[in-house]
Amino acid sequence: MMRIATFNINGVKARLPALLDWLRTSGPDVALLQEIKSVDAAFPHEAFADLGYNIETHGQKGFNGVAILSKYPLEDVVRGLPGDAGDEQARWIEATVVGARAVRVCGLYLPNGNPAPGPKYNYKLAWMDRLEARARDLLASEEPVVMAGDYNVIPQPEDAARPEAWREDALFLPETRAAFRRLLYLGFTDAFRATTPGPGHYTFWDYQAGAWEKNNGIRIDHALLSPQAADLLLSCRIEAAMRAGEKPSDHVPVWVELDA
DNA sequence: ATGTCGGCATTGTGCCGA
Repeated sequence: MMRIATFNINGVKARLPALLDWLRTSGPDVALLQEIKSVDAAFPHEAFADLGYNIETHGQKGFNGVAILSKYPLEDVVRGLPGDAGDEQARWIEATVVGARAVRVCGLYLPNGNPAPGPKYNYKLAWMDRLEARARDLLASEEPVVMAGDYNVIPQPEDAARPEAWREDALFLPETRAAFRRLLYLGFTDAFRATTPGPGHYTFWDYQAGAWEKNNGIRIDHALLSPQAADLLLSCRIEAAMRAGEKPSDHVPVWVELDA
């Protein structure tokens, strides 16, 4: 079994002790990390290598940044979402995890897009167009593909405690949700929704205004599976308890277990 | 609507992004 977790850690330096505890305790085979907020050279490789992880990063100074930690070898690494050579933002990394069965994993940090409308929202939508194009190419490989990360998309009203508060937000605007749905129409499966229906399941709670205490959350971290990966899906769960830990990220891990 | 946090430039504290 291959256990894959995606986790927006909101800064690798600020989160390092909590992150190492989490890796030691729950030991994912593959961890897709977002918002490492670190250049590659400053990423604490050794701390993760000591726990048995192979490491690939795609970072930038101050913002964004994604990484893959894997107990299995990583091959054919791609850094940066294809489709715009001029895009300076580090939001995409993919690699093949060579386990009992090879799985292509993609870690992504989709642009927030606020305020909308505006240039930031235009960038978000353009990025989602490029994501769709990449998703098509990955599907054509007919291999198990997991695209997981912080999508900054609330897919449905049931994915927010207070959907009315997000009505004009870039995470919930109709055009955003339509772009996310297009990934599903292509043939990708939302792993969490394949296993758990209903409201009340969130992956992000704002640091502000007591959002966690009020359970005022949203589900924006997702794992999308190609048909070949969906066939291997054993379980998907949200590790909400991480939000109550010491010095938490505002996001929590989402786990996917594959028969691979 | 915002009661917060992380990183940066900077050495006090304001700005940005989320």
